[in-house]
Amino acid sequence: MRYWLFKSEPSTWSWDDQVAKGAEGEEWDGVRNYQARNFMREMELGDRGFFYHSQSEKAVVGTVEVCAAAHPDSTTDDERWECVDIRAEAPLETPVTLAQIKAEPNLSEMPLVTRPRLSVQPVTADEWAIICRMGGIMP
DNA sequence: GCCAACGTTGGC
DNA sequence: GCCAACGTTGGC
Repeated sequence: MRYWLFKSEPSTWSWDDQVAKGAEGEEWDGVRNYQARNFMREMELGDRGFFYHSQSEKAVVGTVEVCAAAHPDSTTDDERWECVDIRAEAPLETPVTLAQIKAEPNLSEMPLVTRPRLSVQPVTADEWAIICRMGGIMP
């Protein structure tokens, strides 16, 4: 089981939108970046991830679970693009902001900090535990 | 709203 | 296969 981070602009697709999809989940479509796509191809059912709001909020706001392995992205006929489905798991008690993450030395290696434009990225087990603790939830 | 960074595209 | 142009992302 691995951990990931999914980034979204809340004005386009927010945590609330994700929660509204319930247990069925929703495909994480629209990714047009090879590295992000490759990470999605590596994902397995039951993998977990953080849901991150970019733009004005810039914070991890909840956790999600991968509920469908990589499949063609329904928003394009271009067969290069694939995506997984994810469903909302739980909100963080308190969102963990990008500023907090940057201020924590043990999180300084995260792509969120070093590669800000990568929209789907891996998270280590240590990073997962640290951010869960900062967010007030059990890992 | 601006701008820097970076990924992708397309011409050669 | 290289590189310039362009578009997009995301932090500030």
